[in-house]
Amino acid sequence: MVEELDQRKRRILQAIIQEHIISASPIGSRTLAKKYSLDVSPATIRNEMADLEDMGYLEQPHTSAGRVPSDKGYRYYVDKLLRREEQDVNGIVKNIEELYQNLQNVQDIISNMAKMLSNMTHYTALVSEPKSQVSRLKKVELMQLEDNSLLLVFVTDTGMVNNKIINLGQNLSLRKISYLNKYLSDKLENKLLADLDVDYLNSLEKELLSRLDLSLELFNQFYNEFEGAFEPGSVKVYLGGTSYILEQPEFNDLKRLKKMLKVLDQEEMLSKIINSISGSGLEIKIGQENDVEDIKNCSLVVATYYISNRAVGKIGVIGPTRMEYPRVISSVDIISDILGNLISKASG
Amino acid sequence: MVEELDQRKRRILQAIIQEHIISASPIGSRTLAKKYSLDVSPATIRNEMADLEDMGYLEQPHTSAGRVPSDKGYRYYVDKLLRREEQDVNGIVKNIEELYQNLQNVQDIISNMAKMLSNMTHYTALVSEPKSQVSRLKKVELMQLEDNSLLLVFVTDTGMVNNKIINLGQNLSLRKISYLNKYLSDKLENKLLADLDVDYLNSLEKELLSRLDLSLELFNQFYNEFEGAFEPGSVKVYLGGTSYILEQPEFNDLKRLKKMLKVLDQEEMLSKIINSISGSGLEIKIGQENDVEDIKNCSLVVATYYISNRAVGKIGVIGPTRMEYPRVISSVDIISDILGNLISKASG
DNA sequence: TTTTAGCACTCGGCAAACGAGAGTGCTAAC
DNA sequence: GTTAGCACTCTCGTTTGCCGAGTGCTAAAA
Repeated sequence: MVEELDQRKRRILQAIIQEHIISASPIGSRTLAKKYSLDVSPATIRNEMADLEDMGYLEQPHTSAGRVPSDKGYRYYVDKLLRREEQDVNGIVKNIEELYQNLQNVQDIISNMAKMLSNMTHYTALVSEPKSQVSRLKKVELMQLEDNSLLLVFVTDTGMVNNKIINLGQNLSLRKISYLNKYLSDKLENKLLADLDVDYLNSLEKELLSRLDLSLELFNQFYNEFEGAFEPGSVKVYLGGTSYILEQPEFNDLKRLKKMLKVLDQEEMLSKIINSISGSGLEIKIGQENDVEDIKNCSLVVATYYISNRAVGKIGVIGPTRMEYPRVISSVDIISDILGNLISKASG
Repeated sequence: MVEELDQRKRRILQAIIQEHIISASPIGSRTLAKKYSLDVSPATIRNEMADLEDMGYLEQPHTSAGRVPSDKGYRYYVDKLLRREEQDVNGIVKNIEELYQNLQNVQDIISNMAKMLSNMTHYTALVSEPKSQVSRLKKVELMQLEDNSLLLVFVTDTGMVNNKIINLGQNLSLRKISYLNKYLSDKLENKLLADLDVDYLNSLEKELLSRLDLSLELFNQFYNEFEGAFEPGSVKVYLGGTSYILEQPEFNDLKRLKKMLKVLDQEEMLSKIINSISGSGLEIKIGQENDVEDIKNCSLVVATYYISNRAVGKIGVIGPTRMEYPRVISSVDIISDILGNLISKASG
């Protein structure tokens, strides 16, 4: 399937892709010969192009149009032709980090990084919140707000702070609250969230009920809120620069544009998209390689970001398959680094 | 400017608007005569239409097209021709409220109501968070997270919960924290946020510095976070159903669509839009009446929502001037009610 | 055997031309 | 004051024809 191409074919394929990334339209043999010093005539290029098409690296929108790279073509380009520029980015990273150092709140950091990334790449950026499964609970506390309402606050070591107001029918004495806090602290803090499953929480409930005469209601509410906040599906996805898709000529078609915007409008969809990337490093999905039906004409460049060496979330961009991969790849790389660092710092 | 129209003109204007709201295209005298039993011939209608155009209630996209209502026409329609259906909505309100009763978190409530409203109206919904100026601080508390980081939590009586992680260079003893909590509680709780201005906070700082030998750093951070969260400009605006604008034929034009989407992509813009509505009840801005340049071909239907009788935020929809006003108005009315109630309940 | 020049052919896109349809304004009759 | 009739206007969709870019093939050149 993935044959080796000879030198000339590689150069031609690369030239076509480069040209197409700029022009967004089919590339003909003539233009190619003129703009790139391939030292062969258009006719020869034509023959090579026909070969490349047979092999599946190029496509022809219709007879007598130029050629357009196929998904396979892009895949080859990304895997074999792209030399990742090991640019010296330390300076950049430092600069951006300093610029955003005053952001203390994880949500703010994420949405700012989404914006940053989209501005750098001119594509729409996607970032998922740190996922709860690999987070540890750092702090749980109930605070009394009013006679019959409590505020439940919990903080994870990935810096996520959640809070819920719990309304009770009943009044809870300060003593009981303080007892509860100590108890919950003991039983929950420093635990991996993945371990706080239904069974474990149930066992806590029983124990608590026997020790304090708490109404079941409190625990139910507590339980719901608590569980709800951490369930796997509930990771939020942040979007940045939605309007950049408008700049892409492939979405000048109204129907396509609508489809795309609808996808970006649905949170479940976004979550599906970004969770379809399973790897731990930087991953690229090109066109048909995507699992999600509605983005099979898009490419995804996604990196994992880390907090104290744990893979906690994803950050990436989505755009047309005709994407400026080199630039995008290094941007995603950089920003994923920065994101991890900023969150680490902010969450102590 | 706003003359009285005779009976026949009113009926014709109303018919044109109704028809245009359905068809989204210019209405001719013939169609009107056929579909509405106006008991006059097309020729007569033509004469009336010419009059209405002279008066500014109608517009003609070009000679020999039908007429289209102008902003002024819609204004007249909304003010004089629309009889607000005093439908019995108590049942609906109850139902929806029950449906969403389990939402405890103000942000969730808001974003759900934005979705709900957009689904009901099929236009894009805008909702602003409860504004801080009219909120009272219900609870302030510092919790220790780790040796040198604190979590600052504050809750307003409008149910907004804010939290910030504060990193200190220095370690703070539990005694000091508890002293601080008591002090801040004393000085800040139950105060109107509008009163917590720079002067007041400065005076606190001085007092605190003299009593505890707190590093200035803590207070600075505290102060920044605290102030930042409450500053007037920082009210978030929630969007619901962005993709509904895609269904409006007036945005089938790519250029217009792009412009609109760009507006909705910018948070400051949204904030400007929704804050341009100053009234306390339900307000309608039609086309040119809007202050914000980029939405001068849109209409806005916005209501204020209340928490314990204080006007705290706005909720509304944005769509083409050709809007289904009656339906939209009652939907916005209902949902603004529900929103206020839900938040009131959730925040105790 | 590989490369190239030449040539006929194909197709999309654009602009001009055209007719149908919907609508108007005006005039004159009712 | 209302209506019928008519000439006129303008948009929109369709058709037509043409240009340009590009291809594939063949035969000649290297």
